[in-house]
Amino acid sequence: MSDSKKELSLKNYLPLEVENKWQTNWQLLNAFNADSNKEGDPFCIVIPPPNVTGSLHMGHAFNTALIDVIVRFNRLKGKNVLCLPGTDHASIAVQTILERKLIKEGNSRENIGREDFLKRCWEWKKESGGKIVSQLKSMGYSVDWERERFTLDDQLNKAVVEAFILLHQQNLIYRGEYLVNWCPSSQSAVSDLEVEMQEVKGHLWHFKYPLISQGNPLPETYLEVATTRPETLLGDTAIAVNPDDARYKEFIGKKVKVPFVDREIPIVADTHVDKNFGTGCVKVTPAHDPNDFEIGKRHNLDQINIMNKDGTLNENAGKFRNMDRFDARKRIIQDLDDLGLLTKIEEYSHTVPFSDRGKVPIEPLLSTQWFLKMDGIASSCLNKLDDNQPQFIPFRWEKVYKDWLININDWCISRQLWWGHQIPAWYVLNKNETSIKQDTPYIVAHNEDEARKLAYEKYGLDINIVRDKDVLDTWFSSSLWPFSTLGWPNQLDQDFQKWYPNSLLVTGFDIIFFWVARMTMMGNTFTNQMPFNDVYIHGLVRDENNKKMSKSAGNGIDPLLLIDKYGSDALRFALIREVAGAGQDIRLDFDRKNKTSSTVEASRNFANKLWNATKFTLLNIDVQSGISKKIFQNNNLDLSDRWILSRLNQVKDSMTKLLDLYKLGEAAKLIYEFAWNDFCDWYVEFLKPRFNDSSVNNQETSEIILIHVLNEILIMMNPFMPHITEELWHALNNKPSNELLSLEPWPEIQRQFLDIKIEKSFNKFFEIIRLIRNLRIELGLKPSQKSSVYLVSSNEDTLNFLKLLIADIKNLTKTYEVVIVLENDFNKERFSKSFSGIVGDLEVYLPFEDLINIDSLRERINKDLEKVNIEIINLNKRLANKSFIEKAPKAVVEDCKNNLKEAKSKFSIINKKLDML
RNA sequence: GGGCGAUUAGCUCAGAGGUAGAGCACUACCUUGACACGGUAGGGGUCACUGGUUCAAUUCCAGUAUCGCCCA
Repeated sequence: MSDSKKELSLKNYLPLEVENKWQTNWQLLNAFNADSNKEGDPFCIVIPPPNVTGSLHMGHAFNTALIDVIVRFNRLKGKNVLCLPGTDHASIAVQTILERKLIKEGNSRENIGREDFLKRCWEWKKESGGKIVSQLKSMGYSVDWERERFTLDDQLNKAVVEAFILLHQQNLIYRGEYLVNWCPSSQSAVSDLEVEMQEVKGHLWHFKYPLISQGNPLPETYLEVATTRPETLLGDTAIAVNPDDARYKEFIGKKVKVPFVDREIPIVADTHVDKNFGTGCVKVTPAHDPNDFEIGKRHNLDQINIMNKDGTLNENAGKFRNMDRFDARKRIIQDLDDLGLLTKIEEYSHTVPFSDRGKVPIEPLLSTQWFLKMDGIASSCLNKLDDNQPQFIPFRWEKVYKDWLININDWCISRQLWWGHQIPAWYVLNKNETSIKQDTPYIVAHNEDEARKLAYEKYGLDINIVRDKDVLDTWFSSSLWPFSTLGWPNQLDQDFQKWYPNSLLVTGFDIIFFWVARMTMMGNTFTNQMPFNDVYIHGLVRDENNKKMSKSAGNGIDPLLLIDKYGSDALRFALIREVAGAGQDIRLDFDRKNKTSSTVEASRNFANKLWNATKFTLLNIDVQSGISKKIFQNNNLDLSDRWILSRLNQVKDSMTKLLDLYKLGEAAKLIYEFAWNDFCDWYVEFLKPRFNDSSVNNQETSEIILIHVLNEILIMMNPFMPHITEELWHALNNKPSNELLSLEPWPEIQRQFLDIKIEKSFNKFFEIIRLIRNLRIELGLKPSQKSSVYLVSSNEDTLNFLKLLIADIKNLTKTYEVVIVLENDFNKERFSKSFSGIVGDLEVYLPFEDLINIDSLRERINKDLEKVNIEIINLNKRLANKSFIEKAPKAVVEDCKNNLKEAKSKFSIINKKLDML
């Protein structure tokens, strides 16, 4: 017995041991490092870089599993594959985490300063990034770790600066004062996409503005408004009514006085005011509401900002100054009531914008920001979409992408944060100037020296330059990811030349706008082509209650926990198996109390099954003899050999097609069924007696086929379960550790083995076996009790086929005698009290001397009779239908007729049997 | 308000114009020389509802209901 045989046959399957071994080995061999000079069609995926905000969650595990299956499949197919890993700096998220830490320490970022704060950020990045990388490795991710990137790497920073400069040159970037979504928690502007609308049960407060005439209040004359944000009245600069509203026509052009701040504001007419909402009278706060901002522009109204950046009120708020916005709201309501101006409080449900990150209500705030003009960029992408660039899988997500591009707004790209890519713009100030104003000129440049040089040229030497403090939206750098990682802006970089555009992007539907669309827009702008050909969109992983997993809900399921318990092969397979088509959410079964998952466990069991099938092989075959390299003789095949080879090639064909079409879940299910049902349950059982009988002359052929089929199962399983398949392949083929299954060629289909007829025959054979087993159980035979069986038919072909399988029937059904007889030679009377059943044109009899339970026999026969009877009724109904005979395909009608014939003969046989009882 | 998806076995989900499938759970039997992380057999479904197309609809189309998501 060889060493590997002993070694494996003694051990049980320990996932972690196997997985650690191969992860280490792949790392040592740099197994998945890409080489732009290698042969093969280029295939490239850049992974969605996880945020360095801590550690990975199940969504990452899912994304990783999907990508790695596709990547490994394409590698096996012989493509020149690059799968590039990396991480994202995630400005706002990371900054939030670190600021919270500082606050806990009783400190603040302003206190320690930008430089120290960034130092802390980098330390955090090192820790979190390292954790993430090790987690990705523990999934068995086959990426090129030498090409790992981080969005703040020098090279990527260069790309961001270059992109900014190019966009600015094309007049696509502008700076201006607009109403932006202000997050008072992170104290930064955020983009429209980072705002989440939430239904909130609030109030609609009604209160009155006194009308004034020549500076004096008119007695008892008021205009009533309704608002959900009463505190904003401090910034009101008008009241608007609909010009067609008869109630207020006479007031247009007059003035009211704003309480507390004593400002006189005009009553204006604007068609956008809804007569039927509230009182039909709207207060207008241009500096704090997007709609009011528009009204303000139309009527040339002042914009009065009443808010500080932290959400407290500023000096324009008069006596409410320095109060928090929500405290101020309460006070103002109270004070309005005291003044007798509050008229009504209504319960009112409305949607409030919340900051995605800060989890606090967004404050629309007037501030100076940088914007990217989107309409031209977006419409160019829309044009490419007409040619399916990129191709969405599943196709329906294209509509989501498209609609967003059509309704696009300009992108606010500046963030009042420190962690990120600082905007490469320098303000030009006179020597004695210190503050930057809205109209302060600026220079956009690659670096400070260049900026200074350009500024001197343009404005003379008597100036200072000051860099803009803000950083760019994280998604700005992410939008360059497919090419900044490949060397862009150096378009001559070998990686860029070889692997751009990327073949495929795999990501969740939740970031189609954030990321996919921004990448296509930037890719198209800078490289004049889509950054990837295909976009595979997947869903979210939901928890056992179908809830979205989230940190705040605390319902996340830690992938590492499941990996520790079942292995990453099992987790990967479980996640992939759940995928139907693509884009659908999947639910991960999880028992929170015991921390177990039945779906992952089932996948681990499958891995164990494969392990043991290999163990069986090694127990029976001396693999060190070099047998795995031998080729079997086609003329020496048993029926079961021909059957498994046909099935194998059928499966290979389907697997290739399914994986090419990204139908990963279906592929996983197919290989699972083939390996477990066809191979383990049937073929291995066929082999057992052959291996135990030295007189069998084609034993070597069986051995070769066993190894062959198992090897091909292993390679087809490899993309899904890379570790265990690697381990088993090595054991089975006696391979040195520097040769890898992961780098072997994907198996080719051998069409000469496809044999539909034999597969059909075997399906019938399996039915017969099941029937015999079933009869044995109904008879009450113990597994150890042997019986004899009679197979009776008028169809000689059937009988001849079965004659070739007598030994297998004996073995599979624990019978000591199999008698195969022509119906005419069979004395049914003699067997009238036998247990029997029918498969197609074949009757099966299990004679038993002391038949005890005649009732159970009758019951069984009656049950059969009823089944057949229903079948006959249905078939008759169909065949009696003239239109069916005329219009249905001939084959269907023929099938129907045959089935009826079979059913009728079954019926009469069963009836006869009943008679004889 | 607009759009998208879901509704199939107790649970989680596949599926396909021609007699309903898997995994888990359940029942019975079995520690047999690969595997109890296993084997064998079994029970369990008006495929949400209403119409339409069709020889034939659980499958295609339209509408309804319920649930979920996205956009405004």
